[in-house]
Amino acid sequence: MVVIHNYLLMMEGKVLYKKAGLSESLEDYLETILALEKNHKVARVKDIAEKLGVLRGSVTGALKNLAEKDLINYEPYSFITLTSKGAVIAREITRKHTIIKNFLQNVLLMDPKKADKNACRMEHAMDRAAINRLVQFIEYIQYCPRTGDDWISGFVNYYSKDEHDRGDCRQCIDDCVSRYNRDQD
Amino acid sequence: MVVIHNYLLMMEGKVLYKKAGLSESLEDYLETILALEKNHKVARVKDIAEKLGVLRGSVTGALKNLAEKDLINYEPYSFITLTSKGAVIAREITRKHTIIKNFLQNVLLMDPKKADKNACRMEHAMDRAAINRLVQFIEYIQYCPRTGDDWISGFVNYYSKDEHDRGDCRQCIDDCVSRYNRDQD
DNA sequence: GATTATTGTTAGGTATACCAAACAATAATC
DNA sequence: GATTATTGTTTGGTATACCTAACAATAATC
Repeated sequence: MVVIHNYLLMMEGKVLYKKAGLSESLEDYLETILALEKNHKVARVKDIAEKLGVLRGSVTGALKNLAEKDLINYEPYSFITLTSKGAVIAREITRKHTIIKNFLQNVLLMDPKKADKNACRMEHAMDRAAINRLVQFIEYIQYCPRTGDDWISGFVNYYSKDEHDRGDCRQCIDDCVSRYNRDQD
Repeated sequence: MVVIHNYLLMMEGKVLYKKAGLSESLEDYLETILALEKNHKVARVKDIAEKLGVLRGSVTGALKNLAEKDLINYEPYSFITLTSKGAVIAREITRKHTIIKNFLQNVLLMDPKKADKNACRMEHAMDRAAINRLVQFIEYIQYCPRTGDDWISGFVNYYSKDEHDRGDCRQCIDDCVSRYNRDQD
């Protein structure tokens, strides 16, 4: 009998295949370890705890879990590094974080701190398809001569002014066209 | 001594103030109950369980929790409705879901199912500031004569073609300008 | 209205993820 | 190199959020 479970695919009590990926919590640990490796060559329990806002005891537990999954190299009282498998995941999450933060900060024009906090949570919620599409969308804004950076700047003007005072579209379009003509030379 | 906790602000062991909002799980229950109320006037344990992919027993537990927080009207074996407090939260989450799905589907042009699944998770990750800014951004695309629906359509052309065959920008800009001139009459 | 089916609840158990506080190992300082 | 930090680990406990499976209440059918 094959039972489809929320998390596992089982047959006669044996786990055949783990469906779900890592928990948000473990993803955060990997991301943090990667960041610490970059700054200090190696990650320490104390620094991980501080970055994640948990106590050192909680970190030890999480590290054992990650080591069991072969995502980090961990021996008690020793330094912590990512395995190649762990590094792949850590980089993927970091990439998501960077892309989302970039979108929130430079396209939606949110303030950097709020952008970062939202990105922290959103990075676990968006799958690869969504992230990749977001990357392409940001590229499209940059690439398309009808948009680009000055179009994004116009967004401030749009949302900060009232409905009946949103600037001169005629002027804006003319500027856009002349800029395009100039860039084609 | 005042201890700042992840979830609670405590003084001498007493909870002064609950910082965090609802868990993602409880938010999902509220959202589901609202949807069922709309379709069937009332929500039933069985339907909630089906929609959320959990067993009926799990639902009963969650309902007790929500009732304690005064977010639903719940008596054993009776029908379930949202309190006004619960309805406010449920509508807020549903609004987030709708906005995010709309963005993923109609701006990033993801397929509807994937858009919905991502929205399901993202709705818990984005705060009000981020959602509101996203709404304004979508409005801006619609409002600005340099963008609008035909600009979004151009996105398909951008991401589905290779780098050296991305259509005629000159033609596209000219069309954009004439459309603007026509609409001004 | 008794029987059967469906729906809802309860009880006991698992896994995650944290905390607090005692304890152990390593590092720093005298 | 003994003493004193600092850092890391362990233990026991809490809360969430599920599960399974037995049981109870309500609804549907004969």
